[in-house]
Amino acid sequence: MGFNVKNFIVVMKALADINRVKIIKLLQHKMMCVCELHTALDVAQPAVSKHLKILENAGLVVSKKEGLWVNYYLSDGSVSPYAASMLGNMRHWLDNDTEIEKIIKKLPAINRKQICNK
Amino acid sequence: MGFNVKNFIVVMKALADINRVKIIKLLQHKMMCVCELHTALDVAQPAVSKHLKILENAGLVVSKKEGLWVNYYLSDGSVSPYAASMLGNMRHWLDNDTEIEKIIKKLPAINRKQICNK
DNA sequence: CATATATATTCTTTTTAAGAAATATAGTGC
DNA sequence: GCACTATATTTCTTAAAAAGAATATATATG
Repeated sequence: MGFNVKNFIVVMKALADINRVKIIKLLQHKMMCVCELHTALDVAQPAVSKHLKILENAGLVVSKKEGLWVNYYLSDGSVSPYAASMLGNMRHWLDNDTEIEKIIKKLPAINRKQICNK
Repeated sequence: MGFNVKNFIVVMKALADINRVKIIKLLQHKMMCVCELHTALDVAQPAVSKHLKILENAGLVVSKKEGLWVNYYLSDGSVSPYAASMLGNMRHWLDNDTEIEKIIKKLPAINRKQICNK
């Protein structure tokens, strides 16, 4: 990995999808497990897993297995300078977008205990 | 256009291709016409035109028709804040990448008069 | 007006990415 | 070990993007 075009393009590709952008914006508020993201995005669970893998591979998110759950966090950017820069920019970007606003608004209602056990 | 996810994704998509990134890096050095880019990139002319249209649509480059030629320049970023930010970052990014270095090195040898008239 | 040239557009084919469904893996608790 | 749950992987299908070839447009020149 590092400072080459290949990695730059991997990061751009990772951010060129609405659901992956939404995941980044959600993770800015708190770490989340797959089933929480699945509910928030209204996207099938296997699709969420795939998107997360693409984001992780680009150095944008990291995962931590905790029991049965896998928690996802924003990366600290140490893997890729491009990922680091984009994460920095995205902190203050897109907050006023209608589609993003809508999904962030749903966030407080999403409770892992209620969602996953059923 | 403006500050929404749609435009953000258009910009990310535009930058998620090696040839389009190369075009940006080339235009950092000077304005270029399609046939110069066609030679520099070693990509078919219609393909270059198509890439340029994608970049222009994303607010990353602008074009100016001058006689038979169409000159392409980097955008000043006034159309899209995301394009503006990316253009700013890319000024100091990727210069040390092998593939980019190679193409920038070819640049002084590319002369519109010699290339196009034949 | 005819010709030549630079660029753009269209159409077709190939490649790549996304979505859905089914199945597999890996923990947990009995 | 068995049943249950959260996540991951695979496979298949569909949609989107890229590459190539051919053609069209527009401007310049004689």
